[in-house]
Amino acid sequence: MKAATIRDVAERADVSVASVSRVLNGAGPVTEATKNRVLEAAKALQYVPHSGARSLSTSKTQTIGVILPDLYGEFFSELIRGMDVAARSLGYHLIVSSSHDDAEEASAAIRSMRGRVDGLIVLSPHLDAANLAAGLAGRTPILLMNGGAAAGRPSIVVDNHGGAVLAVEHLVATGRRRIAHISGPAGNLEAEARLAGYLQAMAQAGLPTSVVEGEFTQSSGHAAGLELARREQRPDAVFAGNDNMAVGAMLALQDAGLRVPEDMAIIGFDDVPIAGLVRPALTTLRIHIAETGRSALERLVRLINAAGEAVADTACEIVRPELVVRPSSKPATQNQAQSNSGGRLHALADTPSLKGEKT
Amino acid sequence: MKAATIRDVAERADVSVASVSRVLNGAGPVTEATKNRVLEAAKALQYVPHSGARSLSTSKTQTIGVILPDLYGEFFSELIRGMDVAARSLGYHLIVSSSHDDAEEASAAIRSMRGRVDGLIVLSPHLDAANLAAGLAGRTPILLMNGGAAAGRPSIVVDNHGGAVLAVEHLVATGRRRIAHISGPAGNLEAEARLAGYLQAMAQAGLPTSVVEGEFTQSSGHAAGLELARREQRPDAVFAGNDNMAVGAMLALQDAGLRVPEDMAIIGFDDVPIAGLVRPALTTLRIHIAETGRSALERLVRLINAAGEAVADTACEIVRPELVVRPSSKPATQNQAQSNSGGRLHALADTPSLKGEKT
DNA sequence: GTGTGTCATGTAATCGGTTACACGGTTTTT
DNA sequence: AAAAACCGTGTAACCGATTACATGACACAC
Repeated sequence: MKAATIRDVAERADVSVASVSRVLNGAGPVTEATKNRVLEAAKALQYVPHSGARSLSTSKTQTIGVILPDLYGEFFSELIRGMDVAARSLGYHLIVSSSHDDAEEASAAIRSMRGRVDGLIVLSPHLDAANLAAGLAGRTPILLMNGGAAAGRPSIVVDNHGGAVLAVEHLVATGRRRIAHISGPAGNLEAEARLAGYLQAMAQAGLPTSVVEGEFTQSSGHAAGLELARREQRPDAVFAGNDNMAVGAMLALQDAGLRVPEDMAIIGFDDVPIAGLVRPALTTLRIHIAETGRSALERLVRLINAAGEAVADTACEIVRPELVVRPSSKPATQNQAQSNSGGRLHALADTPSLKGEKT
Repeated sequence: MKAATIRDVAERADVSVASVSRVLNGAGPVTEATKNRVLEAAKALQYVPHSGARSLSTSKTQTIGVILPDLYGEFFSELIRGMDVAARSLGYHLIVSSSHDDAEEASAAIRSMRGRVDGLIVLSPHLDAANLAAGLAGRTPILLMNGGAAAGRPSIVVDNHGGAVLAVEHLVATGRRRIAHISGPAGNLEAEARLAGYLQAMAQAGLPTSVVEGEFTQSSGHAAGLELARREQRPDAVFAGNDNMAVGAMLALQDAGLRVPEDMAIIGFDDVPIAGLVRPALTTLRIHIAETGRSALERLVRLINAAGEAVADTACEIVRPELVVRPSSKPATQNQAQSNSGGRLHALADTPSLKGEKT
């Protein structure tokens, strides 16, 4: 038994398809009697409109595509959660596509979205302008969040450079001098901006730099942590390119018998939920990930609704990370041997909004 | 400038739309010359096929819908990640829809998927059979993962009851006697099965039970932990309904000055990534979340391809959780005062596959 | 030279909706 | 009483692809 179509309903209710459409969409004038007959027929046939067909004729899919480099780790899941909240409240669906290892693949993913979505949010850090342009042929509104502000395109970028400077300044202010950096993967724009911020702030402070390359993953952070722990001239602080690596590094240091923050302070980037749950809780740069996702989606929907209008939104919105100080970067002189000593933050009261908690 | 359609390409290449379609889909016979003209025209016009239109005529969307109760916490993000991996390799897209607070809303979400997806994976624990049936009108293949095995429907369920029994038995075997349970929300089928398993195993062991109601969230676990810590007759172990609550409870206990596992052992459920990263690392019941998601998606695709065939797949696959012992449940007599003492697992080597790590 | 088979290509129906426009019947206006 | 306005409804074009079938060209066999 095939699913009922609008024509089946029309036939059963003995009206035209136009009337059925009018009743079901509440648009256009219909008699009470007609309306009832249609509703009854629809119920009897368990009719459910075919959104694909509807999309085709209205040119609206009520769907937004999200192109991600990856789906691993809390950063992306938080981001998607925020977007989902906004999407639901605006009547949109979310279609996610991730793990695009190179620009070509990401570009193909964008192309495959044509006719499927009303707009796109693109986070692929690999994506260069050329490929983007190729995918843009169809005038699909696109909101960029790939770290590199493509000039003249609507985008949201995190002030990675500024955040990194804050991180270094904080460590310097709390007495650290040998500050190492665990960078993200080369070629990743966000990672490069954070690295640049670190280098600049260190130069500013007149301190020597030391960089270990990571991959934004926990295991790469772990490896980097091990390497740092083994150094003869061991750093007294490490600024990791993201929280994932910071957590990995912290576990490595602790496995190696070092105390955090007494022997080495650690600071991350992003403020993913886990940052407040490890011990010692992680000092980091808060981005309000879910909020950012929500706001990105809302802006894209605005962009979609304004499509073709004169006042084009081409601004590059900048999200400024905020330093959240937790025990992992407490000054070395204040904390003594006791492992989980004073000054612990109450992690659960310290969470950003949009947490989705039931009560 | 509107996006090019197949007709524009046909016109430019001076052939019919049928030929264009043949060339672009590699189906049907075409001359080399025609092929080249079409390809050239397509490139010149930056033609990208409209998947929505394609779906309408082929009745295949190459998209799978995932209906989730929520998007908060690592459980769902891991699940989605696993599904995404499978979807990509099978040429499918993923459309996610979450936060359906009641059965009515979930049912509406399912209905709105008609014509948008080729199949659905449904995790809403609220969903009762009646609503499901209503959404099923269109013969959309559906794979249930909502904890209650609807008879005769393809489904995947976790053996929550059995897992809970394992948890209790482990605690009993390591010398714990006053074992409390932090349950999930009432009405949630998974939560109820875990609670039932706890009650049964405790009865089996001849021990008195004690249940605090939680909500599957970290904050509810935290609240429950505080309550347990304050009891005059304090438990010496707690089995939390999921890892989220276990972590919340652990932090609450530590905040209250108790030592884990010396004063109280903790065991969770799910084995989300964070379970191995908190200190002490959390003993839990491993589900291989991402693997399960991947396998669910693969099975659904098989279901889609076999649609209408005689051999219907109506089995209820059961995922048996596996006990992963970590320091949070070490016997009280072996560990002494030192906080992060011996026996620590090397957390990062202890991760399930599908981690998405680059190297 | 006619018949037949092959093959590239074009025509037009189809998927399941939406919607501009036409139409016929009342009611109101003048 | 004729004209105008209005209103509910139906007809059919359209969205952008796929594809069954028709067509016409050409080669080969008889």
